[in-house]
Amino acid sequence: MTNRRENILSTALELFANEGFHAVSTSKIAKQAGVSEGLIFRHFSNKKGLLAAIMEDAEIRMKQLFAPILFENDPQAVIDHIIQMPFEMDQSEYDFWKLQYKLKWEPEYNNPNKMKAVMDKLAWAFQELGYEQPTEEARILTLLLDSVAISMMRNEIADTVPLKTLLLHKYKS
Amino acid sequence: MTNRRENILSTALELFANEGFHAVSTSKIAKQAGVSEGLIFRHFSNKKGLLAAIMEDAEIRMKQLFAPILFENDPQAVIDHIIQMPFEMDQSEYDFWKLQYKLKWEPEYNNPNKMKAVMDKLAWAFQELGYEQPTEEARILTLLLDSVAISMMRNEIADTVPLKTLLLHKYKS
Amino acid sequence: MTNRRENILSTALELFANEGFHAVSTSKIAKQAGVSEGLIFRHFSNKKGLLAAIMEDAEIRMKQLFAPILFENDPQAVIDHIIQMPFEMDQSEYDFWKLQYKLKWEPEYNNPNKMKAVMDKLAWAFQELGYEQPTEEARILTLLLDSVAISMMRNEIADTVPLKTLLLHKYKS
Amino acid sequence: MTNRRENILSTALELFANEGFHAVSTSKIAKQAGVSEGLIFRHFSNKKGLLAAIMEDAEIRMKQLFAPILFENDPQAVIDHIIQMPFEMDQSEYDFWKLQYKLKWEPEYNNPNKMKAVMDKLAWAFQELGYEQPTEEARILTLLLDSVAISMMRNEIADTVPLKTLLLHKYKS
DNA sequence: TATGAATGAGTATTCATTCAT
DNA sequence: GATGAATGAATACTCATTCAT
Repeated sequence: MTNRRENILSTALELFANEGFHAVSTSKIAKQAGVSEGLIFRHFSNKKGLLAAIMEDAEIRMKQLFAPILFENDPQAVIDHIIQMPFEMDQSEYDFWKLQYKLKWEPEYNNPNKMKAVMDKLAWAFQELGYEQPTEEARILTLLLDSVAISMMRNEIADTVPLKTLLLHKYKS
Repeated sequence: MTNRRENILSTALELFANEGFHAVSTSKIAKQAGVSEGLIFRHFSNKKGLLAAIMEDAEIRMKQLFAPILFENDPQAVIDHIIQMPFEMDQSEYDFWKLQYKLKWEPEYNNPNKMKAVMDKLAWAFQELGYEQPTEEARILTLLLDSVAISMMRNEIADTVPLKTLLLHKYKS
Repeated sequence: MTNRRENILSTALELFANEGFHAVSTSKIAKQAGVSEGLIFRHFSNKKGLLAAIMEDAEIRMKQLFAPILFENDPQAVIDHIIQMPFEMDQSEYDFWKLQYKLKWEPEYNNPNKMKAVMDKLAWAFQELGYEQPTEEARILTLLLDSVAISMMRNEIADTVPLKTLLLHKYKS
Repeated sequence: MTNRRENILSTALELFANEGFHAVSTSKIAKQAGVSEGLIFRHFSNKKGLLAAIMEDAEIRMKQLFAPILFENDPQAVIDHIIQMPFEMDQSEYDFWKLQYKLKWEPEYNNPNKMKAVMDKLAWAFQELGYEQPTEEARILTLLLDSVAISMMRNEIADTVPLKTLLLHKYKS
């Protein structure tokens, strides 16, 4: 129980992700994090501030995750790498991603431009590979992979291997 | 203000869809519906009961929407029809769909089997058309179309026509 | 316990007057009034709203109290009447007056113009009686009587009769 | 920021005087004084202790202010001097006086005997000058001057000169 | 059916105070 | 002497729900 701030942060991430921001009380977070309720407000000034802090951390994490793709020079590798991402998602990251996807429903937190760089890179890859409508192809693939990720986190896909194989196959030039 | 029950239902649908179940108070629903707060509880006994009533109506609506597909005998027509669905979604139906998609995050309300019949039909269509992995193809298409619908409701897609055209083209045999 | 609204109002008046607005919690008011805390907010929307309601009632009361003076046509009678006011204050009205005087310290509630009509009437009376500086005389008398009233409410004046007699004597023409 | 104790003391005086003891938090005092909140409690152990320290300083100050009057041997000079006091009050002393007058509403801090010596001296002066009811005259004058001081601090008196002149004139033998 | 007054448990937040450093 | 992290009780206020009418 050394770093209480981190403690609050990770507990809140877990609860917000699984039960929703409005459904979780600060009292519940405090109890589960093993700290006093007041401490949440000392560190984050209010409940929204707590969420904001989580999202700031998330932004950094996201950039790290997508950096390799942005630096990739082989177009096919870009596509393959992106396709593999949801399938390589570790269960320990589920809460992180759940929250990201859930918050897309709140206009305040949904920033579609966040993924612009990745979309552009993907469009470039499709263009390089001679696809006729690279922008639309990029959009379709990212939309699909979002759905795949979400579905996986909900354990709706019993066996993910054939899905991944099929997708890689479909986008193999 | 003839049918107050319907009034409550549609107001609640709008608010739940746009602000979330937990973020909306029964008092707000009552005020916006122009009825007394007590009436909500007379009609639906619970806040959850109100949501349940909305979801029951939704289930019926969903069945109506997908019925034509289930009765379609031409496999290509099945696929085309399904692809067109998100693009033909009327703005007046957004709240309905938003709520459906949002509630998929609450295990209590997420029933993946709800779409089983449609998935099966789609898999059948792909098989008929000679696709090698019809089940996976069906899954991929439905996942993609979910994402498309959600993205459209969030107004994230400026021009939907090329997307629709490309999709129809991709699944044209 | 018929009219709970009045109940809250009079309890709050008593507590605000004797302990101060900020020093009294809504929970204390509720307990002492024998109602649920929530009811305070249903009726007055917030703590300040409760105070505002008290002050609205007070404004009406004040107008009633000073009406006879404003309608008096005999200048000497005006002065005598005003002088007698603090001495005729009933103990049951102490809370009312305490609150009025205490709130004069909060710029938000201190409206010096509230007494303008009375001041003007008093100045007129002094003028009629040939006083050389009627405005200043009016000011001095009202200031003095405020102090007298406050002092009486604090039980700082053992025997009020000689004070009253002396004042009436001083202002007898 | 040499003497932090004095710093806290003067900041608290300002805030207590203008916003009220209960309306000001120790956190606000600490922030405005530029010290840590803990330091307040190291120096004064309590919020009430802080107020007590302020009041102790005030007592000394009061004695200094009224000392010249108590040592005055000319009765008319005593009266004139007292009358002039509120008019000579410096704006830098307003907070000091505001707090004194506000706290008179809290029985815990209101000690009417504090002014006994001055009242006695004033009664003596009136007696010397042949007034018939010196005790009541003393009371009336002090009450009036309290009111004048308070009114001035609230900036309710546009031009104080005629008031002062009239008062001095009234009490000139 | 419909209202509106009423409640008690709960919510986010603030507060005075403590304590290890 | 001084800080800043930490607390637990309290605060103003909201919520879903009940009930008499």
